[in-house]
Amino acid sequence: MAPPTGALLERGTSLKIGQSPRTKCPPPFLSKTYDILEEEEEAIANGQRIVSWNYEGNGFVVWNPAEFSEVMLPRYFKHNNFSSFVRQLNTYGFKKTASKRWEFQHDKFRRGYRHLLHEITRKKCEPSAFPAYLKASEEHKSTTLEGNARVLMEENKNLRRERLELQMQLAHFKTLEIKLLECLSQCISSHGHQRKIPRLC
Amino acid sequence: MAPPTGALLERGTSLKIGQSPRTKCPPPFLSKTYDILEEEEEAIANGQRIVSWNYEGNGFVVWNPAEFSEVMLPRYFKHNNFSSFVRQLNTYGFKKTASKRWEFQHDKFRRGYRHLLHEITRKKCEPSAFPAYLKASEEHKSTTLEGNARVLMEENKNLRRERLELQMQLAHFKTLEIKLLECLSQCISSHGHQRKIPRLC
DNA sequence: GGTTCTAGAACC
DNA sequence: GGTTCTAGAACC
Repeated sequence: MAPPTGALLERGTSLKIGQSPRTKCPPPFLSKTYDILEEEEEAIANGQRIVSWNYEGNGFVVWNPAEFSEVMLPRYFKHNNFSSFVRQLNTYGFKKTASKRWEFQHDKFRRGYRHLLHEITRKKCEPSAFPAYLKASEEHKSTTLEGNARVLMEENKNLRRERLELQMQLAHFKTLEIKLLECLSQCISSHGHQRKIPRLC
Repeated sequence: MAPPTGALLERGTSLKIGQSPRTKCPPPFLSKTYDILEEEEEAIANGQRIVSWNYEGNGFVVWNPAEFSEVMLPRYFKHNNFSSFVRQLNTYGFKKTASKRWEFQHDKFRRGYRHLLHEITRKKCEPSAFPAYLKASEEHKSTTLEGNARVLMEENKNLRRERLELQMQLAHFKTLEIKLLECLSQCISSHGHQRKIPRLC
């Protein structure tokens, strides 16, 4: 992919380290990594390269991790630890794309497309409503965790059934009571009051 | 801690790389790491050290990770990747014990105590019956996962209460029915059959 | 069992 | 949000 026409100008207007971010700017890690590659462009000519954009410009390669860690990292970050750098790349969703080289790629990390950096976000805060431990449990719902819930739901269903049955029986007895009372009422009214009839309620 | 008296002899009898393991021997990773330290002892004198036992002899320090990765690792392992080496150390339960140095320790990894190596085991196969995702869910039971169960249990409790209430009402109506029937029976028997009395059931 | 890539979690 | 230490998981 060819860089846009403003690519050369863009380098001049790139955020420098320590510059206060007046506008919405990408995470420092991304800007700094981009800076490293832009500024290494010149250094490549007169020596063996430490780090550079890959051929396609859609990723980069750390050709010399040792040199990169000792020289480049402390210049841009607060450490000289290559694995910390890799950890950050993973946090932002970069993928290692070659088995024999330290080559990393991200869809939005391309030579000449600094403005795409702000579209790169940390992977951490993605499934906030559905974190990893829930994913894991989701997979095992049917086995362990939902076992209890399943028992409870079963019990629940049975209780509802019992309730319905009881309500139906109750309705039956209420109807029956009405009929009995009617019946009794007729019986009594047609023969007058009887001392032998007990109190009902 | 001073090494045992047999320490010097022990080095001579240590397992060499490629030697066939006739007896139960420690994992290759541990033997090789131990070898590296033993054999580096001599190299330390005539140059800056790359890796060595720590002062106490209860751990070791990789003084120069870059040199260590490029020179030592390929000599003993099938890679030159420092993070792979560290991953193995963690697998076997080593801890990084200094914040500014690549110093690692393990209770059973001590200068002069090669025979302790076979007591070091992989951490991997420990909680097979209770893996991490269950641990995680365990910690969050009370918040999310048991939330559903809590709702179900609450519903359950209410259903039981309703059931009891319905059963009591039902018992009341059954008693009432008996009394009404008795009453009606007396009423009828004392006056003979009446055509006006409707069917009850 | 070893190597690689990535992520979790604690701490800063 | 960055840095560090450690672990999970896939692949070899």
